[in-house]
Amino acid sequence: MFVVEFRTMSNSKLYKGSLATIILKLLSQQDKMYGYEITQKVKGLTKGELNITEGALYPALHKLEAEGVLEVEVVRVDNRLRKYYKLTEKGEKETVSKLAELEEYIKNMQVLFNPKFGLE
Amino acid sequence: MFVVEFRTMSNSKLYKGSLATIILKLLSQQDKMYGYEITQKVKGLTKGELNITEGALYPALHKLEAEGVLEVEVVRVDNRLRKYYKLTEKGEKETVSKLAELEEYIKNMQVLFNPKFGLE
DNA sequence: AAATTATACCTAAGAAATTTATATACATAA
DNA sequence: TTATGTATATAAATTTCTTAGGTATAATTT
Repeated sequence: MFVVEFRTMSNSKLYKGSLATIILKLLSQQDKMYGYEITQKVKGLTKGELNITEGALYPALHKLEAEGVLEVEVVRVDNRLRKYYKLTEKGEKETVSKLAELEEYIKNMQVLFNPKFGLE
Repeated sequence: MFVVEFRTMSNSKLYKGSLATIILKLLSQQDKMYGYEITQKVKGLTKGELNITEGALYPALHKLEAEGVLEVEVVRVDNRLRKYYKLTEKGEKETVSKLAELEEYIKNMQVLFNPKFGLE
């Protein structure tokens, strides 16, 4: 009998620091999403390799909301609450800058790992 | 007059969790390196964009050593101490697995950010 | 000659992000 | 009716890093 439980966001530490970037990018593609939907979307796209935990997700969403990057709309569906998040105007700018940072990060990791790129 | 000081590892949070991977990869290319050399190498390759702080580096090196991933050789050069670090056998295996994790990370970020890759 | 910068190591307090664990509540399937 | 799925939340602990010191010698600048 196997009990395979993924409680962590991922076995790799590399995802540390990229949660906000992931949330913003998904919301730039999807107009509005609720927390649970985000976890399922990420799990699906990464074939189960990246599981965002609630303990990480909800505080992150609250923080982005407090910063004015996201705004919330509470909806009652099937007698249960859903909090839909969407980008504010500030959030759209933030997304652009987060994407640029991700590109910089990947570029820098490439020159570190494949030093030929660094010499021109 | 401009005082441009980069004290942080980077302005982006994405580097969180990737320090060990960077150290291991550099040591897999270079046989042995000392701490200060690592900071300068990284600064040079990334054209100053990534500055590893000592407060992050030294604890990380000590941890990797304690885990048996790195081994140390203390050398006196110009009446100053240098601690050369190199990969152990375990460290070489760790490096391979860290590299695989980095590839997975980048792959997963690509499918999250460019959803077309995720649909086959 | 003195002051600054570079080389070279170190640690400790605090911040930030995440893990781990727990809690609530309704819906659906076994 | 028990477990799983949907949906939210928080609190304690851990990890990683930032910030801010500290020590010491060598080399360079003023």
